[in-house]
Amino acid sequence: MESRGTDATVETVQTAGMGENDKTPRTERGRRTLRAILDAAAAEFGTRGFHDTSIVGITSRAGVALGSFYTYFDSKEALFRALVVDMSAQVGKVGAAASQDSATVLDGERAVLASFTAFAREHRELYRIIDESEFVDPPSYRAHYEGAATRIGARLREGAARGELRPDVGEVEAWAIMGMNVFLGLRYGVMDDNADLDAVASAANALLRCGLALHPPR
Amino acid sequence: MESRGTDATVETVQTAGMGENDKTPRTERGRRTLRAILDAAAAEFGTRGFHDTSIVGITSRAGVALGSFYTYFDSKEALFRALVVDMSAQVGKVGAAASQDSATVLDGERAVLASFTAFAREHRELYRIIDESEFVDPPSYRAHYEGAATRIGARLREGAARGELRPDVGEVEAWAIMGMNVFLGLRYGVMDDNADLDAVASAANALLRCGLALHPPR
DNA sequence: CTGAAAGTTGAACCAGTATTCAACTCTGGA
DNA sequence: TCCAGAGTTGAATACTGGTTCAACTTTCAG
Repeated sequence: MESRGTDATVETVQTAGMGENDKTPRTERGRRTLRAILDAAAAEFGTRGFHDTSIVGITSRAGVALGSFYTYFDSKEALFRALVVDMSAQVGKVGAAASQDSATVLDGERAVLASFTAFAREHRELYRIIDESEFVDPPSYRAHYEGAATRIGARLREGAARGELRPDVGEVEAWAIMGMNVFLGLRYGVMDDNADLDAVASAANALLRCGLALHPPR
Repeated sequence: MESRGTDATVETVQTAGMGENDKTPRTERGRRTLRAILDAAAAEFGTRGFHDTSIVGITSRAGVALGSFYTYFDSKEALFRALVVDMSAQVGKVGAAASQDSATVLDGERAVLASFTAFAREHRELYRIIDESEFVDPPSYRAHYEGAATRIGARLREGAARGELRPDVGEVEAWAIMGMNVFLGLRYGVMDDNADLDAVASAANALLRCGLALHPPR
């Protein structure tokens, strides 16, 4: 219940949410209210899911009147869409930061996984919201995963260029790693409060480095 | 539009769906109607999603009257739950069959992935229904993935016992492989009609065998 | 200080749809 | 053949919850 449930700036979320009619707040009071609505919405969607969340539920949690909602968003869907786009961007940012200062690409991937699982644990609403976008707003869903896979793929290609990875790494490997990360985040970040996330990241990284075979051919 | 959209037996689906009051059909006509409702429901849920699917939509697609629905199910949720349990079982069956006659565990895992992606391509409704169970019936969702991970883990441990895999393979590796499989199924089975699924399975299997590093340590 | 723009309010409206039910028809064992 | 139980029907019920709106209050630039 801190005053900022997500790290999104009001600006980011706003511009993403709507087409024509600009509902960006012009006064300080407006920005505060929008912030309150966004935080309340993330919490409600994260615990109840899209359909069991009502606008009244959001506004009453935010401490504003029902009608105020439509000062900032055109519809329940538009709000949800804005939230998805924003969380997706946050995930991208966390990943980029983690892979930044690592000596090798594989070290970078371990860091990405460790910080992603930690992020998921801090933001339980992440999975609920991204996952439900498959039904509420399919384009955002696709964009989220295609974007993430592209970023992983770029890192892998970089590693291949540097001679750290096999030269044939490509899209399949990128989606495989993404799937790994998502499910490990679900299992050890979200479902399990106490798991040692660094240990998980290291185990997954070992698989990524040299596979599972006892006597790998070649 | 075949007469059997899923491979579920009417019996399987029925027993899974409800608690007390037994709504299992007693006559041939009843079984036909139930079958029609199940097939229609899988199609509707698969394309529209749970909330945008209406009972009328299901019954009219099935060619029966609205009220007949409640002869076989207690609620929309109960029907959905039955469908999830059934699809989950089908996935398990496909996986077991694929890993059956393989010389090594790793060959088995390649076969599992190849047949899973193919299955997903044949049954587009699979992902929509399993994924949406996270919101419609969380226990089924958990059960599905925990069950799948357990089965993969058992195969890995078997491989370790046979000396084919590193002796320390465990739950983390199982969830990692499951995540890989799920996302590759989504990307190449569901999102892409033309991908060469055997090639995808082989690429993923190479990663599983010996990792991505160009010069793996040890 | 002032008024036009920005923001707030919550009752009322309305559409969609899950579920019930009482009257009806069909099925299949004896 | 017969009829009791199984299955069918769709109009009516009940309720939820998104969206609108017109009156009201607050903000802030000039």
